[in-house]
Amino acid sequence: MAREAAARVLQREGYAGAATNRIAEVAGVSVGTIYQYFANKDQLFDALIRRELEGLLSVLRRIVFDPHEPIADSLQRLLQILVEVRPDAPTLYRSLEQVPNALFRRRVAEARESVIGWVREFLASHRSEIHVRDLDVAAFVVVAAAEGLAINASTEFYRARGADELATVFTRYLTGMLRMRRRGIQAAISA
Amino acid sequence: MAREAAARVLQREGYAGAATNRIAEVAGVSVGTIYQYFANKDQLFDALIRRELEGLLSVLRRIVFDPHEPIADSLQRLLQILVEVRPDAPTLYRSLEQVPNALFRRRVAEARESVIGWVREFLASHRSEIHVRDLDVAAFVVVAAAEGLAINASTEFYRARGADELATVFTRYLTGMLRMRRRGIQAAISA
Amino acid sequence: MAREAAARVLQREGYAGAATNRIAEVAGVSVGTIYQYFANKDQLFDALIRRELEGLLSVLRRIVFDPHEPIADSLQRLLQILVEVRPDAPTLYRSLEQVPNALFRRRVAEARESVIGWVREFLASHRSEIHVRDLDVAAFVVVAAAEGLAINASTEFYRARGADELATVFTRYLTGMLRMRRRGIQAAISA
Amino acid sequence: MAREAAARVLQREGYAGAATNRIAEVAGVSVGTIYQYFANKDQLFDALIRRELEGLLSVLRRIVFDPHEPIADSLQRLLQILVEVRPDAPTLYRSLEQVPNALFRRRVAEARESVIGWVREFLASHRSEIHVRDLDVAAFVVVAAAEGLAINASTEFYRARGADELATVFTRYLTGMLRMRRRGIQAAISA
DNA sequence: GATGAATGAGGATTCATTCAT
DNA sequence: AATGAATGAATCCTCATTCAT
Repeated sequence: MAREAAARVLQREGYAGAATNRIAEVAGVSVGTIYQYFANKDQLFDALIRRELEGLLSVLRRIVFDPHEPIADSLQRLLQILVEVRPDAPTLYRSLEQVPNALFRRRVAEARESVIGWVREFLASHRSEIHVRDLDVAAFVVVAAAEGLAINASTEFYRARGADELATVFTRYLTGMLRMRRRGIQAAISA
Repeated sequence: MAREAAARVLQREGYAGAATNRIAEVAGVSVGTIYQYFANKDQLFDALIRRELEGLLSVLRRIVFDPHEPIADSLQRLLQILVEVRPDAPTLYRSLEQVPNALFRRRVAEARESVIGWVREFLASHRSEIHVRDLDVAAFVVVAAAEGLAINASTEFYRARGADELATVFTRYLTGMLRMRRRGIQAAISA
Repeated sequence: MAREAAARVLQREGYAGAATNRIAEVAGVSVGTIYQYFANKDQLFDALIRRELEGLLSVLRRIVFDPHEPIADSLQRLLQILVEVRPDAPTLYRSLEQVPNALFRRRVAEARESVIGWVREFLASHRSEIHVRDLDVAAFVVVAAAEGLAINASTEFYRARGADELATVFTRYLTGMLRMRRRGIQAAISA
Repeated sequence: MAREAAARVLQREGYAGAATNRIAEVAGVSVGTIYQYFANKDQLFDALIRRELEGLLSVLRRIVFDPHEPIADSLQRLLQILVEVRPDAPTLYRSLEQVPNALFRRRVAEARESVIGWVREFLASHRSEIHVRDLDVAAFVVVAAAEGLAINASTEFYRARGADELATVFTRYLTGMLRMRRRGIQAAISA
């Protein structure tokens, strides 16, 4: 399909190389066919972006909204998802940034707002365990930091470690608990 | 100068609107003049990127390397710099991402590596106060999260609060100090 | 086709006037179409040159290699071909010289070498009738002189006479036969 | 001087590389200075062409018009001049052909006409020794052939031999004498 | 529905020429 | 006289889009 071909070309050759003819070639169809499904190039890329964000959001939605999970685990999973469940997301995201279509930035901003909203709700549902002054700021900071990690995770070789560490960072921050240390303390106690 | 005009056009109209003739117009010169100073469009944008990163790095360098400052203050300042000293950096950065020149990504990656290196050195110089297993991972996570914040700060109205909060987050993470530490530990022990 | 249009424009308006848009216009197509068949302007002109030389060489090849024809007739035909079979060749050739592409000069040089080679073979196959010291030099001189004639023939109104005369010149030179031989020799002897 | 610089650049880098700025650079002056002496680029190249042709013509004029010299020697000298006296003439001539200025072709045509005229006069002044039907055709053929040789002489390694041989060719043709053979006959006689 | 040749507006780049210093 | 930075028209080439088959 044209969307997949567009994504593939975009990642491999950048937006500069993503000419409609090249995309058609990779998709194994002719340019004309692409125009039978998409009004124009911008629409094609918007479809690609929407699908990508939708996939990501649906995964994130499920995790963040599970109220039965301990907060530390939820955070850990959230971060891991962002860097591991969609291993090509960072690359694709970076490639998508080259798309000169203003729609792209709006779509990503909207998606980010959604995630921030969910994280805020998630934090609110754990209100008693959480010790931060402002939930809005906290949610924003968590998502912004996670995005920073997600963007850089692909090029950094210890990306799994990054997710793990950031989870610890935010667990401590939010709960005031030191998971790492706690374990150490439990070990000392159980010893 | 052309660099400034390029930055201006880029932010206002995106890379798609940043035709050399348009840049020349905004710069108040003719296209020919631009080509007297820059070999081609890519070089012009590379110059813009280098200048921008250089400015940022020179500021960051000074902060991070001051060993007499308490770690919490250094972190606070680092984050504040990233979101405040160059208020248009996020916008510009987002616009620059549209530049199809692969050089841009290399430049930013290099700059990021530099910053990670400095942060690592900074952490090392505070080794006794810091309780993390891996300085490399810690430095990477700090920089990645900061970048996430920097990128999103411009569109968020409480960006000062974000920097402040992220500083707190990392101070706690790095020094293992908690406002609520005792309670948290006691809770863990009593559990 | 673009090649013909290019040739036409080149002859009428010189290389300076042979802009791709002008060629497209004369060809009755759009610039884009030309670029669907030729990678760039140089390739278009190279194609034109190759076709032209190929046509010329194929004609020359057939003549020069007929061993059953008397040497005088072969020469006559060779020269006549060069100035008559392709009446616009001189003009086109002169126009082509303006093509700044270095390839043109190489192509013509190669073609010339081919012709020199064939003439040399032709002379060798008539070795017994020919009285010259060095076949290589002879072949070179014949071809160089013929080229000089071909280049100038178009602007000179008695070009047929030129070919005729040059054929006589070389027949005498090569075979050592002279209309006035006896007188000449007698004169020489009597001198 | 700009003229020399233009000639140098033209030969080394072709007309495509002969930008006014490049010529100025090679001449060791600024573009402005060139425009103080030449109205425009065409005029500069026309001056170059005129000077070059003038130099060649003045040499040719002297040779061709010496009535005391034997015809064979005059011819030999004429040809030798064309390929040897100005060893860079062929290269320069080839380079000049790229000049898109229509004036160039007119100048060369005029020069050629002059030479043909002188050769005709020269032949006429040797009328009694010469056995050709039409002096005009003969003069044209001689000059055209000589030009062909001159053009190719530079790239051919046996260019001296070419001039020598062409002189023989035309001496035989014009006088009906076989210089080479004559010698052979004399040798036979004297033996 | 699919094709892909043709289109032509748009954009990067060059270079002859000018003119204030 | 000389300079050389600035000019901008002209040119090559690309690529999103169309439409006849």
